[in-house]
Amino acid sequence: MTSKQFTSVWVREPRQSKAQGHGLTRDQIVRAALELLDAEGLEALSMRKLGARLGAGATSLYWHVANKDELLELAYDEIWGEMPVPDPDAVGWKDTASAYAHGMRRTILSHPWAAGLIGRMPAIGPNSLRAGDLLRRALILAGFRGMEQDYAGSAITAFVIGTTIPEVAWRSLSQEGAYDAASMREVVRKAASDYPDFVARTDDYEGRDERVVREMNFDFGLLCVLDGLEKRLGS
Amino acid sequence: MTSKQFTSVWVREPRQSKAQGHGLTRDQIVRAALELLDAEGLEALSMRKLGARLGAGATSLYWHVANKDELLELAYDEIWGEMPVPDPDAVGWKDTASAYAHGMRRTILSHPWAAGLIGRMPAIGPNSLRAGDLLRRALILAGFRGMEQDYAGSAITAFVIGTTIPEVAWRSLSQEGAYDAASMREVVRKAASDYPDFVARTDDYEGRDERVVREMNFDFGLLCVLDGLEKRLGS
DNA sequence: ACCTGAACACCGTTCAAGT
DNA sequence: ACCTGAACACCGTTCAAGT
Repeated sequence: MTSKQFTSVWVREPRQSKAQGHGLTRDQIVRAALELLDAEGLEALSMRKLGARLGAGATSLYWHVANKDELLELAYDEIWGEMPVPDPDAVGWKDTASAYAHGMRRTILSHPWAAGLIGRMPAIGPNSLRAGDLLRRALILAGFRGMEQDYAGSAITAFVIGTTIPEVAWRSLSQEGAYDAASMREVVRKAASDYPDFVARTDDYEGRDERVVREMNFDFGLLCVLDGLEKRLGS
Repeated sequence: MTSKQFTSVWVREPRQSKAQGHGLTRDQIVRAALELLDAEGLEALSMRKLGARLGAGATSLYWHVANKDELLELAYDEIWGEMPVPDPDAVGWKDTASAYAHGMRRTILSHPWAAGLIGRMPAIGPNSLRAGDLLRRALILAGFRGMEQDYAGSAITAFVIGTTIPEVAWRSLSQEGAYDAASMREVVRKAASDYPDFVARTDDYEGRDERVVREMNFDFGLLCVLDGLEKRLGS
């Protein structure tokens, strides 16, 4: 049991910044990292590349952030600043939860690299906490208390990330010219030739607008989760 | 649009094996990879380490598998052979879906490295397809048709992976001595000091058996999803 | 206070060469 | 048919040294 001390950027004091005009800033580094992540994805982010982008050596970054993971923690929290902020008391718990779910999906789709970070690091940055607090208030308004409050929030969040992670993965493969969509379908068809029902279901997507289908898929599932939650309130 | 041809192990003929006593086999490589993955996790698997484990050079593996991703595809499909196989006609659609969900969670918890692969590669190996077919049959039995059949399956699967991915992540951090559980709680408490409700909820976990809580969390959410699906059948 | 370059211990993959 | 070693183009991180 040689358990290491757990740590996070959010509990360490950042290095004193003298805010001089020249030189690097932690903010600057995080912004550049976000640009690189949005443009090229999670795997493309390396300390060397990031340093080069900032006109500095890779190792210069280590004075401002402890390591790559902490840098990712900072970048990861940043995107949750884009979440919507409805007023639960005004729109009700269901619409608030729905706005939360849709906002979460939209945020991940806008920053696909974030999908690879979910769960890998605790979401305890200021923006993540604010978003989580909104959901919590909605569920309290609904009437959930104690453990059930957590379970309800977990169900909603789980549905969103469980839907969105594969969605992002599929997009990154099939879209943006990485792979030919037709050849992907062909591969699936060939591999699943023993399951004609599955292939038939796959063929049914041909010609449909994928974005619309994904949207309907999301709405359908979210409705199920929220209806199921509502039913539990009654009992 | 320089779209590459998409491919997968499951549509390539494996190399001829003469089944001589000596030398490497693809099966052997996959088995050794599974051992390494189960023992040390996804990040610990390198072609060099795997080669060494088999008493061969890292580059010898490349005659049997095209690359590391294809090797992971093979290993990933292997674990879905552990899924339960209830008879939908005997136990009904809801129990089948429930067994599917619990089996999926159990499989991922048994092979935590699999969590990092979900969505990263299409699940079109024989075991994955068989498992998917079971869920499909259950949903047809329930009465779902066409697109709704896909949406329903997606909702269930999304809930499972969305619940289990963070669960695995938390385990890998807090368990097995990697990090001290108390210090993790302390970090969360400190980072979230602006949200007393959140901290209070966290404190509520102290002293409880984590496995039991996780189980209840899962059952609660699954019930919601299934109830929500049932409701949609009525309309 | 901040940045640098060299160095360490790794990666996946290609490929000509061996048996 | 199968395996090898050298080589290429990368990684994250440490650390003594500079200014």
